[in-house]
Amino acid sequence: MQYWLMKTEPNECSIDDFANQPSEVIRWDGVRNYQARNFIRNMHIGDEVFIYHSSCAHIGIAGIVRVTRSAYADPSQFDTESPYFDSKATKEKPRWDAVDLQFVRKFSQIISLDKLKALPELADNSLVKKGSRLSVVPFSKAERDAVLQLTSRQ
DNA sequence: GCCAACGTTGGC
DNA sequence: GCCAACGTTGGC
Repeated sequence: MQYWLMKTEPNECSIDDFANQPSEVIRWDGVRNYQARNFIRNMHIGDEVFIYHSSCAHIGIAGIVRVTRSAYADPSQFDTESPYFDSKATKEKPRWDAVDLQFVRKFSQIISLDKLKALPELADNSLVKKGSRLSVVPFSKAERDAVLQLTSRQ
């Protein structure tokens, strides 16, 4: 079991999009950063993923989803209509990968970025490192557990 | 392979 | 909307 965090702008895709259709899977596509893509390729079915809301009123971790399908070629890279279209990607040599995710849990309150920054266990996590723009962040079990501790107190 | 220019991210 | 930090692009 591995643990991750994925960033999203909630007006694009939020924890509610998962919570409103808990039996459905949602394709997580559009990641266009090589380091983030490489993390996606390391995801396995069953891995837990924190959903992080960025660039919005309430920044922080909103809930948990899990991986239901491991990495496969992101179809949007071939779609000329998509904002994620990549003219350099071919079916033979795809550049970008997607995973499928399914709802697990929505936190009763967002765990704010301030609270995450205050967690000593997260001091080395790239989420809270200044200037980090990684949209897919690996979490150790200790880091994940420290976050969950906050939810039990809220 | 360098690096300036440019585009994007994301908190504030 | 601002802007710092970072990643990517492309000329040389």
